[in-house]
This record gives sequence, structure tokens and C-alpha cells, in this order.
Amino acid sequence: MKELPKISEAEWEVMKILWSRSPQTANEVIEALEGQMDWKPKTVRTLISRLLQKEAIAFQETGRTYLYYPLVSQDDYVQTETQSFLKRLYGGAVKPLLVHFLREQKLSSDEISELKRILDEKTEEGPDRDRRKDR
Amino acid sequence: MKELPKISEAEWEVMKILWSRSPQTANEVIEALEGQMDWKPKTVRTLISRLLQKEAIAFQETGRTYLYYPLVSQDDYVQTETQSFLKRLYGGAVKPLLVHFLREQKLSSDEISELKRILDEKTEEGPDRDRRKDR
DNA sequence: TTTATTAGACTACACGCGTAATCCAAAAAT
DNA sequence: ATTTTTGGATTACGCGTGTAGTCTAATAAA
Repeated sequence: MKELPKISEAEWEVMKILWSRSPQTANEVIEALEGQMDWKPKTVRTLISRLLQKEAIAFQETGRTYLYYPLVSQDDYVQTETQSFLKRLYGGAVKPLLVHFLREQKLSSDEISELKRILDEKTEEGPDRDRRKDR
Repeated sequence: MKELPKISEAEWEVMKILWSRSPQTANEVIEALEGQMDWKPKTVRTLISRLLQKEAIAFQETGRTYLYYPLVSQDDYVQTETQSFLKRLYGGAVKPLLVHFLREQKLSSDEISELKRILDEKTEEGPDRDRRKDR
């Protein structure tokens, strides 16, 4: 199984652009970040280069310019990062985090209902039944 | 209001030791980390020094040695880090994260009950009632 | 009392990251 | 055809971090 490359915070912004649409040229990415990140074009190009090195993205050559696209999925990323975050701050225990959020954050009643529904589903399945897919 | 100093991952391990009990001497911290972190004593001392510089910890002098103790609370920390993590990965939206966790993680039925109870409380309060404390 | 140990202070050093600038070859403009 | 622009490659540089080692003064040991 592939090791996910570590993506820095600035690089993450670039990834978000490419996850939202791809492939894109460097200039398109630069433009998409404009006004929001206040980075010089060269800075963005550096980030793109580093993402290439890390094999987080790749490109197809089209004439003189490249079209970049992600090699890793945002989902995989969020998943992995969340795991390590959890482990670091909450010792891997999910419940304290959930409690924390449920308590502190403002949620609309719709959201609350949805969360309840999800919890109900889980109750029916039974707590110890492992229903995760293979992998 | 004080700015929380940024604590690196390695430094975090030291903080955990001091949060769990304090004050402690450098040697006590070193010993506490032994076997678990595989760091040379000097490494731990460096981390302690950096935490001092950042004013994340302080010490009382007792003869030749110092007794270190935290200046920031773990709770404040976890809170702040969680906020920025959330913002970075989930665009600040709590619900997607909650859904993600409720779905993916295995929770005992006790835990599920507790979470439901919390959600019920929130429902009763009403979704738009702002019940956070002043600040 | 001379020597060895030790606690803390200071120094080291490579790598990742944020933030670009410079170099070079090819394409576009003149 | 020569000059300018531009995309990508290479280089830069200071700061934080992981991971220690050296220096120094004081204490403990011999």
C-alpha cells in the first residue's frame, strides 16, 4: 500500500485547487489562488514543484505547458490526517473529541437530527459488529 | 489575552509529561519519556529549553536544579489546535467531521448513548439559542 | 583538595517550509 | 531574424524542528 506523501499547509491550498478541478495549468492554479492567498506566482510554482517531487500530483505535457492533476485523493488525505491528529491530541480516542464538538459547536437542528439518525443506525448494527470494508 | 505559543510535535510529548504531573525536574521528565520516545537525554533538555523560550513552561529553582511546570493548559491547547485543524481540513465545518467520525469509528453502545444524550440536550436548548459563555 | 560528574547554557547541523528570485530554452512578438 | 516574454528548472535564504554534542560552573566523589 502506498505511503501518502506529507503535504504542508501551503501545499494543501494548491491541492485543494486541483482537487476541485483538474487537470489545470500552473497559471490556472495561480489564478485560482489569487486574491485569496496573496502569493507571488513563483511561490505557487514552487509549491507545485514540491508536490511533484513528493508525487502528490503529476502532469501531462501539452506543448510547452503542463497540465497538473492530483495523484492522491482528498478523502484519503483527510482520513489520514485526521487519524494522526486524533492520535496526537486525543490519544486516539474519538469520543472525547466528539463530545467536545457536540458540546462546543453550534449545530442547526437539522444537523442534530442527522447526527442522531447516524447514531441510531449504529445502534441497530450493534456496537461490536465490525462492518468496515476490506482493506 | 495571551497568545498560545506554538508547540511542536516533539515538544508536545514533553508537555504531556508535565501536564500529567508537575512540577518535575528535567531528569524526571527524561525518565518519564524513556522507553517510549527513544530520545537521548540531551534531546529532551533541548525540548525543555525551547518550551521555556516559548513560555509554554517555566521553572522554580531549587538549589542547582529546576522544577518545571506548564504555563498553558492542555485544554486550551487542544481547543486551539482542534480549531485550526478543523479549519484546515474541513474548512471549519464541524458537521462533516462529526459525520465522518460517527460513521467510521467504532464506538461502544455506551458511548453512543452518551453522544445521543448530548445531542438531546442540545435539541432542548434550541438550535439558535446562543448559550456560550461571555468572551 | 584534586578530580569526576552533572545541570543547565550554548552551539551544531541537516531538512522541511514559506517565500520567492534567477537561469535557460522555447515560443511569441516585432 | 532579432528581441521579448514566458514556462519550467534551479537556486536562495531564514526560521522551525528533530536530534543531539560541547562548554562551563558547581557539586559530589575520591
